[in-house]
Amino acid sequence: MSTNLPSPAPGRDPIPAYAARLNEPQRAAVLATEGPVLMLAGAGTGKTAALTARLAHLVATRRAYPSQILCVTFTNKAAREMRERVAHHLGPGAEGIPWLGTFHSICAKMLRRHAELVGLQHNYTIIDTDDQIRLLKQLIAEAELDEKRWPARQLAGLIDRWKNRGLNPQDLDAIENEAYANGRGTALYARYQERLRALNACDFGDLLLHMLNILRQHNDILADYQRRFRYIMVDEYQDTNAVQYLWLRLLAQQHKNICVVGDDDQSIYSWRGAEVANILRFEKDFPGTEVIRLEQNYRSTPHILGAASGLIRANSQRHEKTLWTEVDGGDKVKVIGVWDAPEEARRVGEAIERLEAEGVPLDQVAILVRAQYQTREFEDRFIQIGVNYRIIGGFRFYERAEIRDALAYLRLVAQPQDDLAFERIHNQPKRGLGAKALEAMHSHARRTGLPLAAAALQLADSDDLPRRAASTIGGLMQQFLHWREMSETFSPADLLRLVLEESGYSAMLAADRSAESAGRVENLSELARAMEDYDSLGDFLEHVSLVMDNDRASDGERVTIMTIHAAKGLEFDNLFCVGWEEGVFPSQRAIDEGGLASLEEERRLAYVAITRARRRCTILHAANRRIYGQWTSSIPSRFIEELPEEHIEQETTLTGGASLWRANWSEQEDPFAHVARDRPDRAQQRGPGWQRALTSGYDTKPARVRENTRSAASFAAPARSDIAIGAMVAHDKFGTGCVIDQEGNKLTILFEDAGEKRVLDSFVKLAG
DNA sequence: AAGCGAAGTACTACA
DNA sequence: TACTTCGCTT
Repeated sequence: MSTNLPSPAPGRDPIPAYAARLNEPQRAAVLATEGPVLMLAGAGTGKTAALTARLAHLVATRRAYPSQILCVTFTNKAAREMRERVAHHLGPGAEGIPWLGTFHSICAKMLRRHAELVGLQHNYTIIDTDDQIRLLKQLIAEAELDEKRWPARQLAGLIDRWKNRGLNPQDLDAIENEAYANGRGTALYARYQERLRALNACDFGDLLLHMLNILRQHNDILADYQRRFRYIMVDEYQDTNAVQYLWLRLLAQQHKNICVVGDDDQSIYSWRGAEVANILRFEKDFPGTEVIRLEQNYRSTPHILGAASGLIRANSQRHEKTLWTEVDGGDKVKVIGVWDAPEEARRVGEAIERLEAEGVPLDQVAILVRAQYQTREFEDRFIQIGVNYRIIGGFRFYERAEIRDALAYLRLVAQPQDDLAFERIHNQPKRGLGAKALEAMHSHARRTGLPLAAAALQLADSDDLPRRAASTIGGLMQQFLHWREMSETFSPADLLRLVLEESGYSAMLAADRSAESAGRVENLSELARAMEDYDSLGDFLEHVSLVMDNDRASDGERVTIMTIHAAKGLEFDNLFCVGWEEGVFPSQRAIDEGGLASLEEERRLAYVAITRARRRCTILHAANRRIYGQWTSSIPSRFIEELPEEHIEQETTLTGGASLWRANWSEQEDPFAHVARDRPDRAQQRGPGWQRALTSGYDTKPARVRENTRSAASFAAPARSDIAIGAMVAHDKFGTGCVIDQEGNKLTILFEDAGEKRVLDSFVKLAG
């Protein structure tokens, strides 16, 4: 494609190359450069094309220098894609866009300049969730709280949420304060921030919150950035949280040239702080907003689009959009009911083998699951039948233990105050510095106010430690001094190799004969390779914590298995949506807690799932599934019922042929009433939600469906022969009670003290 | 100091 | 079921 700047064409407005293939609304979005713009872009409507063309347009028409444009995305992948496409539009000579990136990487860059204003040094460390938890555990212990009762994870979650909402410790009200350990949340949050400052570190949430605080408190700095950013663009605006919103709003106040793009129907991250309200009220925040709707879909066939649109129509709170397509033809969305999860995997496997035989490349096939645990069934099956697959998600490269160990060494070289790094590697590889030695270093550090490493150095020269430990510590600290010296001249990659060698880490892996150790060695050399691109250790460390993602280029043709969340923004010719059952999708949590709002978010998730499909979409549901080792029987997802009849084609392998499920349901006024509503007689019942749904389902489901669930019960572990209805039994927690019902190995027991419970028979013994 | 057994717990995930 | 984490033992 030509990359010319717009050339003056007599008579008509010239259409530059980057806008040539856009439709009307897309072009309008490109040309609407001045003032606030809200781009409502439905699934598959080419919003990235519009956004990148707009960016290219701003630069090509010299409305702004690249350095005067702020362009924010949520993921590195999106940022990378945008950067590449803009470069393509503008040609090889053009400079990059320096302020194009994720919220976090842009804030990290800003914060390096202003770190001292929040009590940090410019070379601060960015800690990840793992470090965060370890630090909080220490603080919880320090506060003499029982970590069992008040888990660090919970506090970490709260602090994250506070930061997402832009709340500093002093901003918390009494109600927030009550949320953890009977009113000790605020103090712990404050203490955590204090510790981070002492470590010269911040967590992900801080990157944004610190910058927001700085912009709020320093008018000169704010004015500077406001002046600089003549144009602001934000991708996936429906996913912004409160801090991001406040930060953007501040920066946009000078020029008010802010263009946000999003789709409220694809808002699926409220649980991590995203506020759909941001996109719903944008027009109020920025009066005079031009609203542009992208509704022409270039991705899917009419049936797929029709099924998805019909489904999302069941939601109440949304910007109405009508997606349409010029494409016609294509198959209906296929809905298949099967007996159990293994059969589901078998069916999908067979379908994929057929596609393969037709010559469909496997990278155009994907399986979308609601939760990670569902991937296993497919993995097992695909190994068995020899289908190439890859699972997205799970562990990331830099979350692996050996990578984190290596990084901890490097962090400590770069930043001697990094106690968390020190704790991680002080005895890794084993050098005989155990809990006792660490405790001694800790207490000395506390006494003197020094970082751990510095305290360790002092202790090594004192008589407060056993001679052996002291000399080990002394030697280790000596090594760090040496490495720090070497870091001046060595490249980061060479430094890593040196450290791994001299610390004994490599030797430790070499001595390890376990199956994983070879992979670990390989991962570390890959880390070193990745470091070759950097000439400063600091740059690399920031990159690794902020930018390194694990979607490596797919090596060869493979079926992709992933969660729906991970699939957002992607598209596939052939799509399998599996596990569409009540309790799985929508998830039991969404049914039990969070009410209508979380159910609507699940529905948006279903919408996102279907709209990933280009040509063919198959939805499956199983009558029986093992979840956490328990056989569970389930009914098809309500979302299946909500798909418009004319766009789907049903099939079931269960007795009775077609539409067994559907026929049964149509007879009921509200087939989900028993699941969705909290019935008073069950309100007291404890235990996992799915079990509750199952129990209450028994007496309300139509006869034929009930038969299936009955068989499912007998499918479960065999019942104990020594227990019958009426038997008196004893349970460790609930005391003694009388068995009033028995289904397979599940007993319903009326306990003398605890009331009615459902328990597995393996947990009780006959009462003597 | 390290290994083992028991117990608790589990969705989704971006930096 | 399967994994992690903790605490106790040796």
